[in-house]
Amino acid sequence: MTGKREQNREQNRLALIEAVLESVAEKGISETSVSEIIQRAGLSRGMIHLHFGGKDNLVHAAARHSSEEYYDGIEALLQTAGDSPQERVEMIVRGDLSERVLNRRNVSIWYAFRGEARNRTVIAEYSDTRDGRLRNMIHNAFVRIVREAGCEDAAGVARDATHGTLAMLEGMWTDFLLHPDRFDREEAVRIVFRFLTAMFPVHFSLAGAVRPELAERAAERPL
Amino acid sequence: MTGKREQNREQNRLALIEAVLESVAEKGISETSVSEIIQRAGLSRGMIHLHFGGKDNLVHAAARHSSEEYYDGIEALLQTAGDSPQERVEMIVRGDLSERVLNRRNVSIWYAFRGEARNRTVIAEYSDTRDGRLRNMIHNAFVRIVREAGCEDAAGVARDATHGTLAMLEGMWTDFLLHPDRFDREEAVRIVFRFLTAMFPVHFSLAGAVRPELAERAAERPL
DNA sequence: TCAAAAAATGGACAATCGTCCATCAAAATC
DNA sequence: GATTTTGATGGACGATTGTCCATTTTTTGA
Repeated sequence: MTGKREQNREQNRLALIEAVLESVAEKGISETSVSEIIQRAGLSRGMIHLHFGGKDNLVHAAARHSSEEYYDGIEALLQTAGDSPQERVEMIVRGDLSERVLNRRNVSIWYAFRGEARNRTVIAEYSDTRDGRLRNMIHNAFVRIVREAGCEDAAGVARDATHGTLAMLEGMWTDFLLHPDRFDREEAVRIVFRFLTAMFPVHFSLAGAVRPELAERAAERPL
Repeated sequence: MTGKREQNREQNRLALIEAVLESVAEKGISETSVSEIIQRAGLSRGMIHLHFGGKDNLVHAAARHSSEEYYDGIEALLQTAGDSPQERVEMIVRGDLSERVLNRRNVSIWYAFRGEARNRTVIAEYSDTRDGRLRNMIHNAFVRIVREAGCEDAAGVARDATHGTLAMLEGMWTDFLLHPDRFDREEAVRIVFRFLTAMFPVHFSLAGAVRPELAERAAERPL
């Protein structure tokens, strides 16, 4: 059994990480100082050095944590989707644009870290959607679609579809970052579907962009 | 006539702005200190306060400058394009993905400022591609295409096409940010064209994605 | 119950931050 | 050429940064 000791330790570790994310979301990276962090976490100054060996490592851990939260959210959502590749792609798109994933807090955090990604390779690892699990999920689905469609240059089409879908989703996030007020989720979903319909007219349709039962499930908080 | 006085003044102002952009591109925003800036500019410490009244204002001016450089680049390119809306859209896409505009320096700067946009409204103004001139340029072109095509819900289609194209381009920039080495411009252009072809099969074709004469012009440095 | 071990505290510390001003240099005006 | 005007200099300044450790508090194991 985990003793009270280890239990508390882990709890404080997490409190520090959460404090960083909170501060980054609210004040930005440049104003996220050690004083700011420990104040939010309600812990003492030395904790950062004790648990992470320095502020930088703590920030990296926070970036990693945030990234994992994102992927976990998408993956959880994906498990509620059916087996057909179309449905899986639709679920990912809806999930990525749902309020649970795409919200002010997450967008602030994500872009704050991105801004540092160029100069901090450790952070870059965690703000990547291409190498990551997401890319594989989508790619696998497209490969299956392409296979049963039997079109020529199947591999190329699947790759382009993956790349294009991810690019569009990225763009929608940027939209949200700059205009959280006037952002329209329905419109965003519809436009991504326009791309999908173009690539695979047989498998996707614009009507799918308003399929109510999928939209509902994507909006729920799975766990 | 501008005296030697004013001439020198303006020159130093610009040197400071360039120094900021250089430092932001190379070291990131968090490591862009006053000492760093004045060292790169080769000027004295007091200059920042003298010309801009503080570091924050200087950084804002630099963000504005960078943004204007971007738009000027695109607009210059656009003037070499023909009058047809198709050609104008193609030119914008190619321009936005050309080496002149999409390179390591610009991407670093752009995303560094984006990371601060959420918490610094002044910066947000200059890192927006939706309100900006670019959006209008593309939208106007699509409106013309839609008009001659005479499809139903013309306004909606034009809006979606604009939104989608911009989102895709944003996504491609993110791609470049995270993987400048393996980024493939040709592939990026091709994928955007897949979207355009889907929206307007009559006006665009994938063959356009490899039209050599436009690609050449987009690659040139127009002044 | 009492050492031993581990975790948490909070202040000392040097380094760095951005601001600002007394001083200096040079161009503009007479 | 003398005087005024204005841009440029660079160091002083207090505030804040992140690191680290001597000390205290708490849990663990005998």
